[in-house]
Amino acid sequence: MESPDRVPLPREFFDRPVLEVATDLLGRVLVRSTDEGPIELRLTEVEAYAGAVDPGSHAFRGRTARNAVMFGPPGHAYVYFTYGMWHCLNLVCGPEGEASGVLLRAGEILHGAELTRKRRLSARHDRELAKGPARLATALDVDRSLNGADVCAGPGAPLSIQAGTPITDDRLRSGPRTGVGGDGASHPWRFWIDGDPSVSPYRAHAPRRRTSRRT
DNA sequence: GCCAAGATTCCCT
DNA sequence: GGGAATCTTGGCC
Repeated sequence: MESPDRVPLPREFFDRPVLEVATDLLGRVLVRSTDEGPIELRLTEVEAYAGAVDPGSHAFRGRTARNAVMFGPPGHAYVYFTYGMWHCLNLVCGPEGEASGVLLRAGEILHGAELTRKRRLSARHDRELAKGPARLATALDVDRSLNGADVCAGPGAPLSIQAGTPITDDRLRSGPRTGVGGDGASHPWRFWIDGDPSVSPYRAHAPRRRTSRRT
């Protein structure tokens, strides 16, 4: 007998407007099945990216080889590589073709923490294991081999998502997205669980200054 | 073809 | 608080 919070979320969950999916994802449980065992993560912080109309989205400038998964059906993982060394994990949602997605920014490891500590040696506390999008991907051993993975395929899949316990409205907080500048900064499309210790600190968008160039 | 910037993290000061 | 590490992409020459 399965407990209700272990029930996989159906694809219809993701086939909704991105802001609705993003807020509803908080408190849900992402399951990563590895050779060494399952890792379970309770989502505590996410960001919404609204497809081709969103200047902050990878899909803003149209379909490319990298972002092609975002233009596909909802309920799939979009994994990208950034800053030359990190991976970030998104879940595609909204109507197919709209190219909307939710960036998974942070979470609390519910199960399998011993498996994640080996990859997150710099984490001084368990609450830091998945505190930040690249840390989350590292902790769950997510790389581009999982790009396009179906998270609605069932518990045996490399990535799946379960119902967990959705949060109540009084615990929902929102603010500007981290690291997004320009017009995209005005939307409060970062969502997190109030007071949760695994939520990453907010940092405003700051363009990197040029390096190794003399005047 | 080349350059700058990026949905970041870590380490040093 | 600030800079480095490192690679992919898109813009521009």
